[in-house]
Amino acid sequence: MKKKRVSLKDIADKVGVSTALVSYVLNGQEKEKRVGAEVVIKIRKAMEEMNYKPNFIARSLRYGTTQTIGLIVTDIANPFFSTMARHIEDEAYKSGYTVIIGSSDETSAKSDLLVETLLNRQVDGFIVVPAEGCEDCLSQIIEDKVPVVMVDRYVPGLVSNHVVLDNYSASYNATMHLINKGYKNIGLVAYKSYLIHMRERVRGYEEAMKAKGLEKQIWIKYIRFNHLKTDINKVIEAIGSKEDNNIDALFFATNTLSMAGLYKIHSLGIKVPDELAIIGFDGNEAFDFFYAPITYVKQPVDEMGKEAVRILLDQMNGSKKISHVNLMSQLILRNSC
Amino acid sequence: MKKKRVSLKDIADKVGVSTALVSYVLNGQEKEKRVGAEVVIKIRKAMEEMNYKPNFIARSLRYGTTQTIGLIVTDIANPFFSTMARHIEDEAYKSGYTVIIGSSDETSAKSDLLVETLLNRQVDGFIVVPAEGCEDCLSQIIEDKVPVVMVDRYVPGLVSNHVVLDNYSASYNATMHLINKGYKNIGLVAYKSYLIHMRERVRGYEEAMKAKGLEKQIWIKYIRFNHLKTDINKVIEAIGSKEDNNIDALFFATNTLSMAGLYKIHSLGIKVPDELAIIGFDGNEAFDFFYAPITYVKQPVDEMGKEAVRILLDQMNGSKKISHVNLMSQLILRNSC
DNA sequence: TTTGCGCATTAAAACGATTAAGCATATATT
DNA sequence: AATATATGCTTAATCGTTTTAATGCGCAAA
Repeated sequence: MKKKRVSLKDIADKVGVSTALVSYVLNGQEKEKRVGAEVVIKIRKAMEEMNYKPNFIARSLRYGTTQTIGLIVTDIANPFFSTMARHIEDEAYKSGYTVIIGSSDETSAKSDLLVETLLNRQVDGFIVVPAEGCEDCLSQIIEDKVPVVMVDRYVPGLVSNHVVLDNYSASYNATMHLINKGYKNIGLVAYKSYLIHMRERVRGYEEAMKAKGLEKQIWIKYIRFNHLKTDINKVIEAIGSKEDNNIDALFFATNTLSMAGLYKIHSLGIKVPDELAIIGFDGNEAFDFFYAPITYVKQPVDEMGKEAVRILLDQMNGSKKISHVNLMSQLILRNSC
Repeated sequence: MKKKRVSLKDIADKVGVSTALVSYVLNGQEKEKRVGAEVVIKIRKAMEEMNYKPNFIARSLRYGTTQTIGLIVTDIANPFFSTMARHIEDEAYKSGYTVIIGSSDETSAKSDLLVETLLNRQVDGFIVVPAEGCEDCLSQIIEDKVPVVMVDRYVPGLVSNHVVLDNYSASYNATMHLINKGYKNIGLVAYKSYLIHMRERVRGYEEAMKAKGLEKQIWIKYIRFNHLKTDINKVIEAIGSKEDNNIDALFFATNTLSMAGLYKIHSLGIKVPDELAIIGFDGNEAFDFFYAPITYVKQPVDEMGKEAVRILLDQMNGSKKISHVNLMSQLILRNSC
């Protein structure tokens, strides 16, 4: 039941000229197109009076471009991604772009659906956190020659842009920190996943252990994404009951893993860091309030978002350059190890 | 540099019919519009082969409707709003709607800008968390007869829909809980704001205090939104140094106030609940890990989001009914009081 | 007088879909 | 045989904008 908005034609009729002139004035081309000085004034006045606002949809159809970016994250309710979304939003709005967000829940089915929906809506480009098995939906974008930048992780085979954390060094450094602190039985809790960011985090941990002659002590638990609580509770319980190899330090490979793990550690009353040292992933207010504030790997989430937008804008402006950006993490030292 | 997508005309040309027939088949009107059986098959086949996807922009221009909802929150990085956004997204996608999100940073200037941007993009409806002084931008929407639902708070004068927490009872009950627990010098920390949700939270506190004969003990500190840390630190410091009236319990009126307050309480080493009892607002993982898990007012954020979408869809389908929904909060009891 | 040029403006096509109206042709009804 | 009805398809307008090509007009140069 919307009221009809004022159109270019309404202005043209009121002033008594063709729509072309109004369009020229609207787009500041009155000089190049030699619109008469008095007519310009009359058109401006009419626009003002009738409160004219151009219709972006019509413009989009004409231009074949919508000034819209599609952002696909795994879950916008996840603070890491909502914070990134905010930075992306700010950076995009600066250049007149609007952002449409969708959550894939880490499934390729939902990713596919989102890609299709957003492609049909003619977004000009994508920023995507690719889910597992998402090669197809991404190649669909790439085949259509729609610019795309992957963030947080990337699909190794695909020739495309990405902005990710240097996950290997992040994990290597965190592990090395634990080793240097004197911990020997250092465990890693990771997601069971072939996604590159996870593999790199695992690799960083392994290489650090090997570098210090601790290959025998390598101990990794893989958590199923859809059974986060069940799986992680088992892991922590085993550690608490000393069944498991006398683990004296744990490194959590993500935000959600850290939180789920800490809940169980807390409820079992395991003493941090005396019984168990901890390093988490991604800053988080909850880390600060844990009785032993949690040491964690901090990602430059603002840079990640902004850089992704910059690269995407570049691509949408026709650049053919493929960018691979690796951002450095920072280990924030606290009391948990 | 996008590859040209297949259009209706391309299909029509390939099959050798007019675009009308293709459109009929596309929209499942082959029966009503009596399209020949063999032609239907040929068109279907061509669509499949050429991987045809309808252009939503063209459709939008024709229909005057974009199947898009504009969501304006104060900050998508705020977990309360990102969680709500997620529920809104899910509910909207179910009905084929896409969501565009914008953050107003609690300023009317940014709200205005967002409303204008989204109106130009012809969104079919709005879900808005109105910022202070946002009467104008909202009335702009309402004048244009674009459906809108306010969430979290509403603008009292405006005749429009809203879905909010029953802030009065939430605050009344929380305060009453503190009183019943035997606390006498109960303080309220609120934002300095004329927004209705804040006024209702203040009123709930005041009425509860009065109801128990504690009107003399009413003690409220108003925090400036843009000076959150400075202002709240002063308040907590004063309490810590006992300068301030022997406050023995604090009720924080929002999410962000609670967190900022807890940081300072933590850093000053004030003992909760022995020296100071606490009730916070909105569930939060950090509340769980505070050494004395924080009692808090839980909002039904999922219901709020979903209900807002339902009402909005109803309005977009032509309903003239004005809905005012008040959702009940729940007081989650923990150790902080 | 014709040609050319600068100036101001318009007509019309285009973007990709939807849809009312119209046009043949074949079949059924009187 | 004349008329009505059903069938299958096309034409063209429409949504609101942009933009190319065309047009008309006055004035100076030839």
